[in-house]
Amino acid sequence: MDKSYDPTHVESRWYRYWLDQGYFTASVSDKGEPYSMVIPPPNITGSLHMGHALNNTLQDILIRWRRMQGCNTLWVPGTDHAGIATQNVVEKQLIAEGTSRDKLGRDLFTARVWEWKAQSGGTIIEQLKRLGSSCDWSRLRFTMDEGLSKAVREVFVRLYEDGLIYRGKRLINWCPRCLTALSDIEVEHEDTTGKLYHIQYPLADDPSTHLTIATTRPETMLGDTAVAVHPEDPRYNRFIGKKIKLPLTNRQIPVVGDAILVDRAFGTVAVKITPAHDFNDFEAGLRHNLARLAIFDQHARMDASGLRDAQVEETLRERLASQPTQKARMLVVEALDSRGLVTKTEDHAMALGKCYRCKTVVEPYLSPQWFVKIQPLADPAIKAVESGEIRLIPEQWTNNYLGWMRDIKDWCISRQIWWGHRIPAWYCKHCHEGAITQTGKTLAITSDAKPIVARTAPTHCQDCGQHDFIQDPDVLDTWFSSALWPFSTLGWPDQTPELSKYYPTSTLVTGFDILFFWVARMIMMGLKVMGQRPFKNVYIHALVRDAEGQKMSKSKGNVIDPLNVMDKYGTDALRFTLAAMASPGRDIKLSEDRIEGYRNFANKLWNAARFILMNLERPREAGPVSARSSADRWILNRLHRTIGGVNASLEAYRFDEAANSLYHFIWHEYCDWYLELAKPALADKESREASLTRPTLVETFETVLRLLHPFMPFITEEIWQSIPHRGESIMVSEYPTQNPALLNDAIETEMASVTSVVSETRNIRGSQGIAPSRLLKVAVATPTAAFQTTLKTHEQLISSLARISELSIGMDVKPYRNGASSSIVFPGGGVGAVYVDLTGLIDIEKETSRIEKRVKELTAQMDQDQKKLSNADFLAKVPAEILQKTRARHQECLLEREKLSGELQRLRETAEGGS
RNA sequence: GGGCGAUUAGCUCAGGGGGAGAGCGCUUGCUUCACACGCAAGAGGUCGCAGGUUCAAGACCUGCAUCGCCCA
Repeated sequence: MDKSYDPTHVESRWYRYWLDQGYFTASVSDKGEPYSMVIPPPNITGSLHMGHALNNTLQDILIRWRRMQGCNTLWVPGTDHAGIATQNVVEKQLIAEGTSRDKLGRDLFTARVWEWKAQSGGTIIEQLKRLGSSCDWSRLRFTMDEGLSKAVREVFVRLYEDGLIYRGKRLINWCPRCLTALSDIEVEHEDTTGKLYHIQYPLADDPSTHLTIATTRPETMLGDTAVAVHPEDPRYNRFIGKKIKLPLTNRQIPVVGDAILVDRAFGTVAVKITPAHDFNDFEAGLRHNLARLAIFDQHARMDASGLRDAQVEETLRERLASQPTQKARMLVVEALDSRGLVTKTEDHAMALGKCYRCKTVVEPYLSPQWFVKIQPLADPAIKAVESGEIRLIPEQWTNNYLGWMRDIKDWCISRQIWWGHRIPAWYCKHCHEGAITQTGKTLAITSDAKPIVARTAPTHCQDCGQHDFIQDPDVLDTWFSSALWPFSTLGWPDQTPELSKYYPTSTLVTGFDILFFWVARMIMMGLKVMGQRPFKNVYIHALVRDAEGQKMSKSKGNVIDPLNVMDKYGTDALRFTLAAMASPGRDIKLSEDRIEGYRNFANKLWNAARFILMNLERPREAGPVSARSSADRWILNRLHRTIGGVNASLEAYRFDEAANSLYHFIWHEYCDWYLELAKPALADKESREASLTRPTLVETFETVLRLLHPFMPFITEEIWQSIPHRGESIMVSEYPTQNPALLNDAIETEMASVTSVVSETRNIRGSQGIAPSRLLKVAVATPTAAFQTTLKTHEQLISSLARISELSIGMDVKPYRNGASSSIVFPGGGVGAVYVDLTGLIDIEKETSRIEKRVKELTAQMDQDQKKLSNADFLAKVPAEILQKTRARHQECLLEREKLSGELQRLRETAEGGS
């Protein structure tokens, strides 16, 4: 074995082996409790980032753990087609080639996207393999696979038939760059400073009287169809029912009273209403039965025919036509200003909605769209979480989820793009002659057209008997198909064996950023379509940020690329880092230092293996545990406490706890203490002690490798294969379970007395600056005969670990005249001391200050306890256990301080006498 | 504006009523026969602030401050 661990070749070799052996492949006929997960499908345009790395590491830990426990495990991988994102990527390519989506037309374009997918869509899958993910790759799914598309059509038709999907002309969020509708949650709100314009609207029958409105979007005033005032505002409610002469137009609009729209605390008293370009105004328009005048086109530019319909003054109309929003705003303000109608312009904090895919400012846009009527789906989804049928972990997300669900709005599911599941709705051309228009390659169908929704294209029109149909041009929101993922990937709508075996899935592991996009919708769809929750537990992890807490982004240049990290430090180090840092409810601030630390951990493990292998060349003689050495029984006890802890932590999704206890056990208990304790016995390879020690040495190590395997799959397999083991791969070996018979309090006490003698001796050595090569003469005073016996049993070990040449142990040993001393609190057994002979070496000043520091600590502790013990309330109310503990501690401190005071006195005498 | 979270060692974070913890960093000493990606020892903390509950508060309650996120 090399002196340090090099993951480079190890990882790919074992991964291939696991694949070849078929360990990842699930079978419905396998024994064991089913344990299933579906991967949150990364989109095909993506490449692996730290979020994926975290997400998949946690899933792989769970699935490897359950697999080793003997569960029938299935982890379904796959990708999603990411409609808008993918279309954008391919469109960019086309533009670079001098062509465009429109020039190609729909069929050629989608063919082109499939081609792109075949070439580049698999990148992220290969990268997930690099992470060690033990997905069942034979079941790789893609949201646009035939089977999944069938599921999408089936669900769409069912929901339509149940009256839960409808088509209508509504105000929706529109991205003028992607040229498609977005759902509410696909809009990101960004705080900015805009301008608030105060504009005077004159009354029609009394132009000298004005109502002043305030708006951040003055250009939309051309589409105003009313002005609202508060009906209870005594100064202005008298205008209700009067007309306004809308500036810059030839229209008159009414003044209405609206208590919802008008916030009396806010700036002005009157509010303009533009139902076609603002969500609140749209609602107000419904309340007051107002006309909707759309004055923008799909590119968010001023629309000539819209301006005409809005009766905008002709000269202005010509200048405005086809102008983008910003320019239009300037022109409108200019025109108003020239008429003295702008009374005030002030800075104003506001939130701007942007497209989550391309960051373009979205526009509320009036257009015919498809919607899911969400309330009937949300109600059971709320109940499922409230009742605990579905558990969100950490629990704090529950409120977030419920809050959103209770206030949910209908879901706009149609997208005006070409890449995605085309909506299974057709229109009879004969019946809808006027309703269907084709401009260039863009097909539009008015909202009053009657769709025929069906699983397959209709053959004849039920109304007119004709055969000529046109399919709805829209595709579905990608999240519509993702919402079906837990059952569509298992073969639904067919009743497959997989579906009955693995649905509902056991756990979903995902980031909080898609709680609403994905998790909430899967719950709704699972309950509706399957009649059963899609998963039992949802583990929600945080975001991975950079060391400064900034979100990683390419533009900031602070991205830590997991692939680079894996190259540099190894996959196991990355995985362990992510697991160790996955504390619930807190973002992960990832720094390379941390990863390096866990790379070192892997190396530590590697070198422990080297040491063990070096010591296995001779026979092993396994006796019953009771006949093993104290060190052996101690480490077995520690091992089984760790096993219990790791399993409990994993049950509770505390990956951080589990990782930390493994780290602590391996490094600070097994390596730091146990291997050192074992060395004397192993020193003589031919000795009986050596052959008796080897079984514990290697069995403990083999067990902890299995315990660690889900976290660090590669190095554990590599080492496991080279030490004595049973079975063909660690990943299909048995996960350790705690054996309570090996837990041993007495051995903990015993070893604690040994290690504290060693530590105190080392402490004195360190503070006196004595080289480790120099052996010491040491005496240990024990408080009881029992501890005297214990320590005498371990004389050899103590001498070896503390580098002592001469050790005496007894209840009445005395300090050395030119020596140092340290008190020792024996667990449950009183106070003793370690005396080190420092003749010719002692630095009295250092020794004095070391002891004085300890005396100070003791005094502080004693003061605290004394205060409690002299408090009548404390004595009366405190539990007996605590009282006893406090008294014991106080007594120990007292004894220890007495000893140290004597020691200080002695040091002073030595100093006087010696100088 | 509503909600959630954070505030503990220089940094990153655990802990959640009874003696302040870890990792990294720092200091000192070490070619101790697995490991310098190491070993040993050590320094370092009015647990954001102010009240309250309690025999006992870093932890529970109330308020405030600062930072972050989500929603309007």
